[in-house]
Amino acid sequence: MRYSEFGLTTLKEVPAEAEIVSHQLMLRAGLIRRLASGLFTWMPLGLRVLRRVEAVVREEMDRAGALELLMPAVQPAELWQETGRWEQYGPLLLRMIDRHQREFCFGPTHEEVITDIARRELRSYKQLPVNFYQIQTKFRDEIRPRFGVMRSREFIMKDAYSFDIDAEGLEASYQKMHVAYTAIFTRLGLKFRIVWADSGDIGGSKSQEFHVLADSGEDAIAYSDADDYASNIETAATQVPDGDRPIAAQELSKVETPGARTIESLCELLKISARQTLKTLIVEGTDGPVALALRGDHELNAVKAQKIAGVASPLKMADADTVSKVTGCEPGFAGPIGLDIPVFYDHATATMADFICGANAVDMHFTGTNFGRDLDAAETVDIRNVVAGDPVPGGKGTLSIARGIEVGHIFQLGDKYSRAMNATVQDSDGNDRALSMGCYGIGITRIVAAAIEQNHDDRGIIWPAPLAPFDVVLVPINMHRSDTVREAAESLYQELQDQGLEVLFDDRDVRPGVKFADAELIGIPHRLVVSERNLAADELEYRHRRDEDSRVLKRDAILNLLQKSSINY
RNA sequence: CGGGGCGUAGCGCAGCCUGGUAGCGCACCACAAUGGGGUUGUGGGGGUCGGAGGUUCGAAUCCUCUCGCCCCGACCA
Repeated sequence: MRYSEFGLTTLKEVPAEAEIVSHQLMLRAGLIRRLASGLFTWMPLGLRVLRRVEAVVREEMDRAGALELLMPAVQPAELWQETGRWEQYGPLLLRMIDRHQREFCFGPTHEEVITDIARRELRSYKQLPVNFYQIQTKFRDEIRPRFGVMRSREFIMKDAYSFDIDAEGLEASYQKMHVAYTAIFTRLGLKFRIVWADSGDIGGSKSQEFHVLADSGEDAIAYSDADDYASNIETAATQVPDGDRPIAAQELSKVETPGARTIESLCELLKISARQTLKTLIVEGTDGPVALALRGDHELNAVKAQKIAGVASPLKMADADTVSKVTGCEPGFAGPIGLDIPVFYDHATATMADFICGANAVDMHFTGTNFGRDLDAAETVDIRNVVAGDPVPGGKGTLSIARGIEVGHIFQLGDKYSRAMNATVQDSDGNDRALSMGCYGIGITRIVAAAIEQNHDDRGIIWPAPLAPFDVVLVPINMHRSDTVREAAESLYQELQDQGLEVLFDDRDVRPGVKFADAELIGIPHRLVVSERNLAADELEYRHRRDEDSRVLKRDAILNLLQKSSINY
């Protein structure tokens, strides 16, 4: 591709809308342009990268025996009503009405459609196992699209759905995808981690996420420093702490704490550590409001809390009126003593003694609170986020916390959808059995952003070889004044292409500095500089995007170096 | 949706408080010089100041409404 014919415009300045580095670089390098909130056009350069991601995903899915198909992006409401998700999915689902007043949605995922296919096509266990996949545009009307294509509303996803006769079959299909996903992210040159996860709205039991590690990641991952345990913080379990509860040493006493509505201000006022406090959160329950009590320095984990019997799911904080009604005071001073609603205590409270908590009275807290004496010592539950240093659940060592970008997710759905939609096949005994399903997603568009988060420097993007929009950038110096350079560059351009390489030939009549800067911004792995001074000795200058300095090599040596088969780094 | 902020040339911004002929840098076009790290000079094109209504002799500026976007919280590939 000749640069002069490629229509690429790069930006020197950072657009104000871009906050994280991948978004900034994607805009600056001309990969994407924004149309509206959460909607992006993939420009020619960006599309090349996208196609390369898709190619790797396709190859590995095909290798794993999955069958590609393409389902409609628009789906009829009836299908979603069968599984109850038409109501459940809420405003995330973009709904529309056709000219006949029929309701449709723009698919955010395709369990219903594929299950409909399965129920029509699959009759016998002999047709199993089967795994269908597609690479397709999805739409989720996200509450807050942000970070460019990282969390956009429209995005491209590879989604796959496996069908088996029973749980063992599902487990095998699931493991195949586990292997395929590992191969995909490895090939893409990404540093990733596989973590245990919550299956969320999609439903099902076993579920793992593939996270690209990056500080800008939206998810927190807890991992062991001693074994291979890793989990999304949403599901990482905490344990009842070892040891007995210390004996009460202080008397219960009510103290004035004017304006101390937060743990932070309370600690500042009383000159204490948050570990010595107990916070009481009033949330909606299945049968009236309930309270959740945590150590002051701990964070509530909504995913865990909403699974507790009696707590409303999804978790919702009680409004101020409800808080006033149950505590008899304004929000900010709630405490378990004298509270007339169910209270769920976090495990970590099991070893707390002589702690400070709200007194259910404005500007008042209790100090020296103790279980057994001031409060009933209750059973504890797991409702907090793990923190660095917590013991590894069921494993060795302690947990560390890292941030990750979720690029893949595999689930064992079981028969949730097949039952709801009556998708059955006959087993070898002639009995109808609900299909055992798995579903497997990869965020194609998000991978591009994640790769940049992990591979860039202050000059721009550094593409891992399999993702690069071009393999080589050819930079002639003063080509428009030197026939020698022009001829050499043109013939090199042809030869490199003949070797099967994707070459970006920077034939613009601009100063070398401009070409270098653009080449580095758009992150092409291999750079060849053609100049009069090196040509005289039949030499060229070569530099990999990751190299500190360039090397001057004989022309033949470079052509040899850039064999299609050997440039995968 | 709640809270905060911003809409002025393709991009980044100033001007608004205190109303009086719409500016700067980058990018773009032309010419010249330069010619291995975003070079320099001269000239030029490009704006219904997000939109509507109001106040005023006069509105980018003040008022009301509205639309869009960004950031902080609850969602997910």
